[in-house]
This record gives sequence, structure tokens and C-alpha cells, in this order.
Amino acid sequence: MFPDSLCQQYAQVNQLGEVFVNDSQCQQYGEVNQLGGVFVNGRPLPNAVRMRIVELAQLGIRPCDISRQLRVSHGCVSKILARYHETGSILPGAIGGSKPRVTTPKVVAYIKDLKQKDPGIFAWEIRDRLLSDGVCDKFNVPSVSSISRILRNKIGSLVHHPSGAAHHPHLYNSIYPTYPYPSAAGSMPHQNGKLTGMGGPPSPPGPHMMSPRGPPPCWPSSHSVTDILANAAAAHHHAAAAAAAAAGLRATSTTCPSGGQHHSPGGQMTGDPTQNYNYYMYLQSYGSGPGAVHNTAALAVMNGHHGLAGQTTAL
DNA sequence: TCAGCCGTCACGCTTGAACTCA
DNA sequence: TGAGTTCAAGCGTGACGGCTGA
Repeated sequence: MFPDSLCQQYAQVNQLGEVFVNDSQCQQYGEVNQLGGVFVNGRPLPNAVRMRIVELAQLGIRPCDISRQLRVSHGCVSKILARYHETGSILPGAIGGSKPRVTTPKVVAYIKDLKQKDPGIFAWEIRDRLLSDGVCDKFNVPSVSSISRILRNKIGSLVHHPSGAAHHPHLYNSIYPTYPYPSAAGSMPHQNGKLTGMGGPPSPPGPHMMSPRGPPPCWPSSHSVTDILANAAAAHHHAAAAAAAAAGLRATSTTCPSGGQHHSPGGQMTGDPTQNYNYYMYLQSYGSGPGAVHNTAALAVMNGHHGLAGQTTAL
């Protein structure tokens, strides 16, 4: 169990801007995939890498090239891009937890009522009634097996619940009121504080986000990674500087283990995309903390400086 | 025809809320 | 009431198969 930032410390970037891993250092914290990239099984990629994937895709780099460049499996690249296109978010979903309870006291009481009125009623009939009577919708109707379990375990011993039972806290849409990654909450394309894509149709991203919807983000024609990176280097310099401006406040206000050795306190960046990527790593290293809120904002700023602002805002 | 790309899915894993039990 | 267990989320990887262009 290691935070992303811990393993990320062992992901390095060579002069080609490729992510590589010092095996001897990383072995104890993560695994190395077929491409030589480091990952922690069961844990999401660092936000910095996720941002990089989206950013490279917007630069017109093909997913297969992104995969090789970042040493992330193409399946993962595909998944992240698909999620981004669908939800507008580069952030991983909420890991862990249980499904919202559907057998709320209200539902149990209703099932009990149905059973009392018609002792011979089948579980699937109860399920249909719950739907047709509007007690549940298709998203939170208990399964037949759940209803059977209720009939078996709860009906006989049902106790009266306070009148507020209808406001059970585990009802749908209340189970995940906020994004579980506090660091990212502020940067999510939520509406009303709810995570898009969860518990309902994804909401379109806000204007501050790169829009994934709509026309395919006008992916430019394919170029080689090196070509595009070379062409983008200059723009990237400004972008990274802007990103640093966005994130630098936090970076400078928090205690940096590296003592700011890799980056000047103001987030000054060089035009070297390699170092820019290091900056991503830096962001990620503090991404698990409150500073991560700047990540997506920084990306948005960066895209503006990539000359994609027109595209993204028009999408 | 074939190599490369891409979407999809199974797999093993981590995580955290709900549940169970002493 | 607190600790341990269960369950169902999401994660990235790797493999498979369809599609496409040379």
C-alpha cells in the first residue's frame, strides 16, 4: 500500500521525454509492465500521467504512440481517453466502498406491506411492483435475490423506523456526495459537486475544462511523437510556466521534500519537455495532497497555451 | 496478405463501506 | 462498541479479435 507519489518517485524521464523506471528502486513499490513503465496494481495512474495522456492525445499523438511514449498499456490509454471523452474528467473513479443500499427502510416496509396483502406474491412480482409503483426506479430497485432475503430475514423482525426513514442517508445520489479524492474535488467537471459519470449520466464539463464531448476534439492528423513534442516544445514552455503559475502557489507554500531543487520556487520551467514532464511528476508527487487541486486547472491553462484554447472552448 | 492500430474484456489487485460478531 | 470480514466498486495490465492501410 503505497501512495502514488511514492512509486512515482521512481518513475523518471529520459532525454526523449520517455518515462522509465529504475527497477532496483521501484521493485519494492510497484511493478513494471511490458513497456517498461511502472505501475501499482490496483491503483490508478498518477494524475500527472493521466493528464499527459490526454494532453498528448489532444496534440494529435496516436494512442499507440502515447502508450509507448508514456509506457502505459494501450488498453489503459484507451480507457483513460474514453473516460475523458465521456465524462470530461481525467481523474480516476472512486475506488472501494459498497453500492448504495437499496433495501432502505422505506423499501423494506413497502415489501412487507405487499407481502402482508398478498402472502403468495413472488419476489419478482414485488420487484415489478416496486418499479411500477414508483417506490424504486430501475437504478435502485432491489434484485429478486435481495427481495427474497428481505422476505426471509427482515419481514418478521421489522421494527418501526423513525419517520425520517425516507431520508436514509444511503439512498442513491447521496452516497457519493463528493469526490473521494479531496485533492481533486475542486478540479472536477462536476455540477453541484457531484462527480460526473457516477450515479447518473455524465454532465458536460464546465467551460474551464477541456471539453471531451462534441465533435471529436478535432484530433489533428497523426504525427510522430518526437515531431509533435518538438513543435510543441516552445508552446509547452509557456504552458508549463502557466501551469506552474497555477500550481506554484501550492508548491511554494508546501514543504517540498526535494527542497525545490528540481524546480525553482516560482515553478520556473525550462523549455525542455523532459523537465516539463518532471514538473508533472512534481505535481503528482504532491497530487495526493491539497495541492493536487491545481493539476487539472494547470492542464487547462496549458492547453490554452498550446493553442488549443479555441478548440477546447468551441467544442 | 500482413502488420499495425484500436476497442474490449478477463484477470488479479486495492480500496472502503457495509456487515458480522464477540 | 470496536475489530474483523465481506462485498462490490475501480484500477492497470495483457491478450484477443476486428478493422484499416500499405
